Amino acid sequence: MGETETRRPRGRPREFDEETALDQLTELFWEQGFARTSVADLVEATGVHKPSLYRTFGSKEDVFARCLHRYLDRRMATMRDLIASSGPGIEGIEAFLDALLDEVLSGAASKGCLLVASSAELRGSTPGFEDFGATYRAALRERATELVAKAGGTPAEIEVRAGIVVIWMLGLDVSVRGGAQRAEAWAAVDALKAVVATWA
Amino acid sequence: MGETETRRPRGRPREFDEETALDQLTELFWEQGFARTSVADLVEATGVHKPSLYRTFGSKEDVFARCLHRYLDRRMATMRDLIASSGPGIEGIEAFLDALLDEVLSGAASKGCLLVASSAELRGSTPGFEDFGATYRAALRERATELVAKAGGTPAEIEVRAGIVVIWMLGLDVSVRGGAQRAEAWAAVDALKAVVATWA
DNA sequence: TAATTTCCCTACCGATCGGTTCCAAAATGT
DNA sequence: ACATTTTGGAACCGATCGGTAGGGAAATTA
Repeated sequence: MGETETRRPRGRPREFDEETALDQLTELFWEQGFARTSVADLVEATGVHKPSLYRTFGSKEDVFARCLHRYLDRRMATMRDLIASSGPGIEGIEAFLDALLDEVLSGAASKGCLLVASSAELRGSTPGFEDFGATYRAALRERATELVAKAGGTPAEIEVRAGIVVIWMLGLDVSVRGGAQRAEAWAAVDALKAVVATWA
Repeated sequence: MGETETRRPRGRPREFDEETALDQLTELFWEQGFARTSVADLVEATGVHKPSLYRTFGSKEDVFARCLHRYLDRRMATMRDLIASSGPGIEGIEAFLDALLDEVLSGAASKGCLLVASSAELRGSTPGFEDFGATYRAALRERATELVAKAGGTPAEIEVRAGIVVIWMLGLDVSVRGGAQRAEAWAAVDALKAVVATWA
């Protein structure tokens, strides 16, 4: 390993932590969406004043894009871990679904998936955002394929089963984002489990 | 039947058609979302000037709410017709899915479902919008229940199957909204058909 | 200590936001 | 013809939008 501690830069060090600020910015965009969130909101949430924000992250759209990519990477990593740590076979799939819903519903007010919430807003938006929905769905499909492979089956079966899981995940996120409570969300899990049971 | 032709009001008649304007307003909100659409956009799209808009429809949020309810009513009516006109049994369900996707993909740029696109934006929004997501999902569940009943089964089976169809519809709309092309959308239909086949 | 670099932060920019005021024009009933 | 009613349309309102300038404070190297 090289230097874990990067050399301190020349001038006055900044008073805020970049990662912490990104967490707060992501939270805010997640809660309110891009258009409804003003730069003044970003300043209030982070305590970082406007010129510092612009110097560090660029424009409001740049901040948003960065939050989105960061969230995507983290969420995919989380799902990968969840899939790996759930057991094999149908039971492993069911365990993953339980864990996933737990994660989606975590926090006081569950906001669904940031990407799903944003993809509705990103139609024909700024360059750099057009592919975002497709990127997200492709990543989701990779995870879904890993997941359904636990149940075995032919490659063709795995592909079509991954398809239903992807759509299901997107639908679940919309439901939760749209205000679905625990009971409704769990019913959705049960509905998919009924499908999964036919893969034995 | 009473008078089909309402008596002409006292003053100067308006130069725009209210229903036509609502169509154009809905289209605009559908395309851009609520927050990204300015009142100036509404004026430009309809040709109706601001004071006339406000006098006729009230505030921007009032216009949006009206568009949403109108869209919901119409979409549910369309789905009801589609379900009724598709045949009985599993084949009827499959025929409906084909017809539904045709409708969702119709038009040059498919925008998914307006309600799905909006529900992401409506979190904690103005009073009158909080229940909208739940209202929509409930209406969708009624349609889904009618649909899956075609395959028979116990009440418990019908309920859980309707659940998977609702989630699937929401997920499909998100996909299409997020830029999914015809092939990806049809793959989603095939994925659900594979599930429906197990209901025989 | 002196020179330099970077940061924090107030104040400000033009543009646009949602919404209103006001008046002439156009239709009505009497 | 006349008074009444409601329209269309431009001009205007304060507030807020995203983004920037410039000056003082704090840390660096020399």
